[in-house]
Amino acid sequence: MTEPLSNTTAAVLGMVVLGARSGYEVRRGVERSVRFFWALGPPQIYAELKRLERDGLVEGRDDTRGARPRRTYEATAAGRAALRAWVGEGGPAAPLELRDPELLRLFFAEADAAVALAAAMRRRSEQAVERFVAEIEPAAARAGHDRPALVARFGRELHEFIAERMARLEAELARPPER
Amino acid sequence: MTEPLSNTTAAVLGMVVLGARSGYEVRRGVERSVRFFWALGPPQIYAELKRLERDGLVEGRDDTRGARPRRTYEATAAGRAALRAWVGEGGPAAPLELRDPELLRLFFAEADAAVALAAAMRRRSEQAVERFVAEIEPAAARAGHDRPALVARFGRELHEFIAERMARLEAELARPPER
DNA sequence: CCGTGCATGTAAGCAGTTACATGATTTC
DNA sequence: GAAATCATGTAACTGCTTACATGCACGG
Repeated sequence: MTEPLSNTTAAVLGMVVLGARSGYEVRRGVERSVRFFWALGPPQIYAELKRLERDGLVEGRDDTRGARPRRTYEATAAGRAALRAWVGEGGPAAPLELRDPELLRLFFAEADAAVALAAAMRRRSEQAVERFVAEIEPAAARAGHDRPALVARFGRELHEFIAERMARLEAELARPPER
Repeated sequence: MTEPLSNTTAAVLGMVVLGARSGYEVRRGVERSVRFFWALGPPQIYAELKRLERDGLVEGRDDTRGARPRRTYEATAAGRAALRAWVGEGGPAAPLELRDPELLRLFFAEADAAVALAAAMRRRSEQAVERFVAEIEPAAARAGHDRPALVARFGRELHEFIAERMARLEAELARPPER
C-alpha cells in the first residue's frame, strides 16, 4: 500500500524476509545471489534498512556486542505483505539493462583487436559459470523456496550461452577473411 | 595517452569517430546501437563532448543556425589513436553487469506469481528481438566496419536465448508440481 | 500562418560506488 | 599475544536519470 516499493528497497526487504538478520547478513546474501542481476553496495543496504524500519516493514532490535554497535532485524507482517504486493505489481515489464565494457570495446574495435576481445569475454563467462556452480547455485538451493534456485540456474545458463557464442565468434574472426 | 579513457568517454568518442557530427547525432547513434549494452543520457553526451574537445580528441566548430546554438565535431588523429589505445587496453576483463527488476521479482516470488513473471520476461525479450531485427541490425549494417554488426547480432541472439529459456520455464512452472 | 514533430541542449537531484574505519574473533 | 580474518558500519564523491526549455522546419 502507500507507495509501491522501489526495486532496491524490495531487494533488501526480500533478503530480510528470506532470513537475513543484520545488515551484514543482507550484504552477504546479496553477494551470493541477487548481486548478479541487481547489484547493491553496503551504504544502500544500511540506508534501506533504516527506511524499512521507519516504515514498519521490518522490526529492528539493538544487539550491540561490547563496543561494536550492531542492529538485527526481522520482517513484520506488513513487510511480507508489501513484498508480495511488489512482486505482483502489474504494468509493463521493466526493461532489462545490460552494461558491458568489453562489448563496448568490441563494438569499436578494429579487425585485428576483435579476436582477443571475444576470447576475453568467453573466459570471463566461463569463470562466471564456475562461480555459479560452486557458490551461487548451492546457496540458492538452501533458500526457503525454489525460485532462487531457478534464477540461479538461469544465470548459469546465460553465461554458458555467452561463452559458447563467444567461442563461435572467435572461430569466425580467426578464419582468414573469406572473399 | 595521458590518462586512459573512461568507458563512457570512449563511447562518445567512438560515435564521433564512426561519423556522428553533433551531440544530437551521437545521441541518435547511441540509441540505435550502443545503448543496449552501454546506456548514456543526453547530459553525459554533451559533457563528454566538451571534455573531448578540451583534450584535443575531437575538434569542434560552431554551427549556430539563427538563434539555436549548435556545435559540430570531428575526430582528430589524436582522438582516433586514443580510441584504438582504449580498445587495446590489456588487463583483466571488466565484469559484465546485468540489472533486471523482473528477475529480481522472480527471485522473491511465491509459487503462484512465478509463471506470470516468466511470461512477461519472455514477451519482453521477444519484443527486443523484433527491435533488433527492425532497427538495430539494419543500422549496424550501415556502419563503417563490421564489428557493430557482430555486436548487434549477438544482442539479438542473446534475447532469443532468453525468450526461449523463459518459455521453457513457463512450461515447467505451469506443470503441476511433480512429486 | 499555425500546429506538430524534429533537433538541440541544460538544471537539479538522487542513486550508487569507492574507499575507508574500527571492533570482535579466530589462528598460530 | 600478534596477525589475520570476519563482522559492522559510514563519509564523501561522482555519474546518471528525470524532466524540462526552447527554436527550427515543414505539412496543411
